[in-house]
Amino acid sequence: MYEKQSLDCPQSGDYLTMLSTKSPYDPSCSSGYTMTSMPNMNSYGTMGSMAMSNMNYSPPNMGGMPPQAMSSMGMGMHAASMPPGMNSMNSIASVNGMGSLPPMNGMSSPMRMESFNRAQAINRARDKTYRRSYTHAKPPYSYISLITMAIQQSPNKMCTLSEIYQFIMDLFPFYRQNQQRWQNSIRHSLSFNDCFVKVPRTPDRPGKGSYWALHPDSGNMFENGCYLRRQKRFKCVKKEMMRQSCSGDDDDSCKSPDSRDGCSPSPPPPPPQNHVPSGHEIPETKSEPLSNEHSAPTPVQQHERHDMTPNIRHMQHDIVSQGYNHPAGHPAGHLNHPHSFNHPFSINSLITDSAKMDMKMYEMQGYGGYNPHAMALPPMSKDSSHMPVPDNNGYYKTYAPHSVGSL
DNA sequence: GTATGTTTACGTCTTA
DNA sequence: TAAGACGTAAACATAC
Repeated sequence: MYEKQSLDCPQSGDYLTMLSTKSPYDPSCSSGYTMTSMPNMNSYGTMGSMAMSNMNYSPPNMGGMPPQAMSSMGMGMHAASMPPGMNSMNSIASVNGMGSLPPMNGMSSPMRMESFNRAQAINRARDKTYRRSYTHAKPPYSYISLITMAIQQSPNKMCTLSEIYQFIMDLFPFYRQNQQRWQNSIRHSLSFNDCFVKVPRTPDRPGKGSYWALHPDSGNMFENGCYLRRQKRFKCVKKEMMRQSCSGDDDDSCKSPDSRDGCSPSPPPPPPQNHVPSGHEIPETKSEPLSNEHSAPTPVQQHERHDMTPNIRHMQHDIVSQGYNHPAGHPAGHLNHPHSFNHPFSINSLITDSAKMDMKMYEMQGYGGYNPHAMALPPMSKDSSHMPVPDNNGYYKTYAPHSVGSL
């Protein structure tokens, strides 16, 4: 099974090929960037905003991605949508003057030079070894991240399965091939992960399949800053208990999830906040419209809310208002919410920062290939013995899932 | 018939 | 080393 997958597996280098190739759009990038001073590599959020905040480049073709999606995701440029040969890192460095950034925390000059030399060696190795099209490189995002992006970019924070498919394919050309394989994984992820909830269609919007939304409490799924491998899977505790209790009997309680209470991305579960059904499905009933004084609903949202159950509307309210209830009408209250979506590595940030960060991290950390955990590396240590050591090919030994590039 | 959704199983890799 | 996260395959059920 996996032998077959490895045949067309680009593993590492495809993204890096793109990164290490001179950009035709940025004539200033020929010399690349200097690593003589770098910000703390763990300050991803900071790095992202520092390095990318001034990026106004708009690629001529975003792979069919609607402008709305681009703006809502904060993606001025993304690797998968860049023209072949686009050197995002060099462009970023040039535009933002990366060379003058504050020194890396605790990193001595010899260490910086060592890193620089290592990076140079790696770049040379890359140039020699990898020249494949970026379209074959698997984006450094888990399916959960991709689904989250798709949902987040949608106006209603809800997507149908086909919309999720389309979003991913539009954004990442890699996923335009072997659709059966990854789409099965997408469906599996949606069903398996409690962080995704199924919202039934309203009668006035018939069609196939339900809408999928993010569980309102899933906002800090990526609080550890790793967009690819969460330290803790979001679990609805109550649902989990139901699964266990249902495994042995056919108790009625198994059939009617009634609250999202007990759902938490990480223990301990948060105190009850809303009353939204746990599990994937939200029952449909009629009730009064819900006013939302915090965010002016779009026509679509207004349409959606009409004829919507309290729970659905409540959930949608939560979702639209970034995944939680505003405390006492305080529009900015979510900034202090423990599950705030505005956490630097929250789902919001996943969308606004991750796409900016991924290429940069690969390049700057000198990883020789797709490394989904590059973003979750421990802080740089003063002790060089803790530094990753490249292998004989100049590549660092890092985790590269078997599935990388296997589609 | 096809798309969608659920569930199970298994492999790889990371982390505690 | 066990547990957990993730990816993949596959079987099956259901809805359109």
